[in-house]
Amino acid sequence: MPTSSRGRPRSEVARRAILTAAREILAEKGYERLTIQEIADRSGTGRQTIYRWWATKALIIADLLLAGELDLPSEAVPDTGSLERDLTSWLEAIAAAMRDPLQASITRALITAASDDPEEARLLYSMTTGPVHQSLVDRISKGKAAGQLRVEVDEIAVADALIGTVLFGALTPGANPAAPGAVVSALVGRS
Amino acid sequence: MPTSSRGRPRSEVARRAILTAAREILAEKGYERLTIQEIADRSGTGRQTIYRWWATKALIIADLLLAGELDLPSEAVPDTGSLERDLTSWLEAIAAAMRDPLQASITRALITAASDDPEEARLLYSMTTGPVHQSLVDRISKGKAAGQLRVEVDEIAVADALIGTVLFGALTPGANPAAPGAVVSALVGRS
Amino acid sequence: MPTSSRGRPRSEVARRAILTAAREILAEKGYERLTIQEIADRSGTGRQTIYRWWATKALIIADLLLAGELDLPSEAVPDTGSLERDLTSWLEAIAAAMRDPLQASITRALITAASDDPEEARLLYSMTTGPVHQSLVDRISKGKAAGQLRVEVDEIAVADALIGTVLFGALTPGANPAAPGAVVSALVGRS
Amino acid sequence: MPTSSRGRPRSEVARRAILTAAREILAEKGYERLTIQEIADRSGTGRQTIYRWWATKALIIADLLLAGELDLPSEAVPDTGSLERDLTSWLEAIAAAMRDPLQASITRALITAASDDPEEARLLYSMTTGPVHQSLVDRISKGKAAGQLRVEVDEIAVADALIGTVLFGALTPGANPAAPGAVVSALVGRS
DNA sequence: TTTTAAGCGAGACGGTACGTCCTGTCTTGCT
DNA sequence: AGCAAGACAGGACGTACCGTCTCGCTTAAAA
Repeated sequence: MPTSSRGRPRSEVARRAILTAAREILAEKGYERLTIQEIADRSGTGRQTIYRWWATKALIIADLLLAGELDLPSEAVPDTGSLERDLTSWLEAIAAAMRDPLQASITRALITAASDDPEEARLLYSMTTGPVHQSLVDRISKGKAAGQLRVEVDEIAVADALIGTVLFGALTPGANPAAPGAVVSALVGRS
Repeated sequence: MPTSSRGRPRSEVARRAILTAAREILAEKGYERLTIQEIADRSGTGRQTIYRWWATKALIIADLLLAGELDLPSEAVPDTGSLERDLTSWLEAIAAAMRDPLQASITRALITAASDDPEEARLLYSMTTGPVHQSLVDRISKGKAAGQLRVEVDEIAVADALIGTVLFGALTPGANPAAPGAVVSALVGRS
Repeated sequence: MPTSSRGRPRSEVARRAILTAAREILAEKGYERLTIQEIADRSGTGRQTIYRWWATKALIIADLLLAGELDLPSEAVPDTGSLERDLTSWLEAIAAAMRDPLQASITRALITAASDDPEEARLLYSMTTGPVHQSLVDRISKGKAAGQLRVEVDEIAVADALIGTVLFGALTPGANPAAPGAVVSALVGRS
Repeated sequence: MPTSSRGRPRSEVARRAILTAAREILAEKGYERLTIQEIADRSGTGRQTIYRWWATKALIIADLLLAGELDLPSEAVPDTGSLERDLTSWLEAIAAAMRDPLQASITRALITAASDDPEEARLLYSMTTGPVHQSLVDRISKGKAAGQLRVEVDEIAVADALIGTVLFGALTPGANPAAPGAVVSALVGRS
């Protein structure tokens, strides 16, 4: 517990400068080439100030997400009535976002951080992919209840496959991925 | 072409020692904590010997794959006649392999390497995921020709979703993924 | 000018440890075998700490001289009235000092540093031999004024020859050098 | 002893190429920056060929001297009848030679080699300075016998001082040394 | 008001890994 | 047996960051 509030309060200016610098470097160079040193240099803060508030690079990223400084491709899942159309819209929105090099870079950086350490993976999942996954499950369940999905189909399986498709696309630059519509159609198409 | 054969020939012993050491460290610590220094130390070789043959860490991994020193979860896609049963078998085999911590660690290491640099991603994709993807597409196409898949479904989309599901599982440790059967059923189930 | 006093102050302990280690290695192994690596190892400091304060090995030696950690054979020139007796005393003192292997080793190390690079030669000359040379010139001039030297004899020439004799002795181990008295007698003897 | 003469004879071409390359590098960069690697590269020979015939860098230098590839400032001591005039001529010739940067560089390189290791010092002394010293002693003795030197003056002391003066000059670039005539006059002047 | 305590920038500390260069040795095929 | 070529283990180089530490200087609540 932060018992006392004596002493100089934390500088909001420094905090913002650090997060902004981290975001820039992350986008420019990726997670591995993101160094505390450079964050401090760019943000005009001391290295110790960073270590005081964040134990690891991953926690800075986490804060970046919380602060909304990182526009993640985590578009809300629409609900217009048609499950197939809604999921297609969502996947298309994600795909469009990923065409922005900055978005793609940040996404890859997050994958790097997650793949490098299961602990960070859990943290980042709970802040990024987790909620999106839940939204998808909810939307699919609703569609299933409305009879827009074959009854035996598992909504979690569909959500996993959708997000997995996004990950696959992010990790295979230059490859020729299937169209969003085709993926959704395969997953929830009626026949 | 191997132009000259003059000079001392490359030491197969050193080559194997380096690859073996790299494999061990990769499994133990992951891609980021894999250092050339430690590979040299563990393998009893000189650092220069590593740099002479591999320009980057990723290329060592690539050789590891080529040498079969890395048992990747890239099981062959079976062909027993039933598309749904075959894909389920394949996905179950992968899932089983990933339950081995060493397998999972190596897989995450490859994802780290790929996510860190698009160039390495391309290289590793062509050596690992690419061929698997192609096998899947082939098997699905065959099943489609045999009328075991709804006609409008894109085989590439299905392959993307299947591999994506594996990636998603690898990146979300502790999460509760959908069963292989459920995923395949969602993708290629008849109704 | 010491601009800022911000930041952690330079560690005097580290500075001394580095200079001491350098002095030991210099005496043991000579200038060429003196490595930054070993200085760091012996002194228990980081290599970077050395590079932070000294750009080259020669500058460490220079500091060693300034700090008096190096007892150079640069005895003060006595002044008892008799020029010939004083110069002989001085040369004998130097010769005696050079009989100490450590002294001889350090002297040879300085010669190595100087002969290896004119820039370092200038630096080291200004800190070591230069002042001694000046003292000699002064003493000789005084003796000349007192009529203890043939009038046409150049005091600089005598000083050059005296120091040169010392250098020659240092560079010819095992040789049978002339006695100090004989050298001085040749240089400033009257008849 | 080179007992057998079976097998391929030593390549004179390689030997010359190595010595020439060594001489060039020595003059350009000095003794410390002279590497076996570069000698081999420049001479178009293999590194092993160098190691086969010379155990150390210093021995290459020694061969260089023997081969006359190194024009040392070791002019013959003239004998025209006047000791003072002859020694002055000799010292002037040396000084003139040292004004050639290449000469000076090679001389400094030899001093580096000698000061770095007493063993090399002995070797090089016996090949370079030793004979010169002997010539000086002989010439001075002859002059002394002819009554051109104060009787009590030691010829070895004079030779030491003369050569020492040369060394001193070589090690103090930029300094303003005494004129050759002044040095000789101080040493052997009559009054 | 003074303390007093914490945050801040700066920057030095002991370390580790980097990628390069050179060492001295070794092992080829050719001469 | 010598040669050029070139790989080998080893080790120092100088650089970049790491995570920690210690300065002088704010800054604001508590005394």
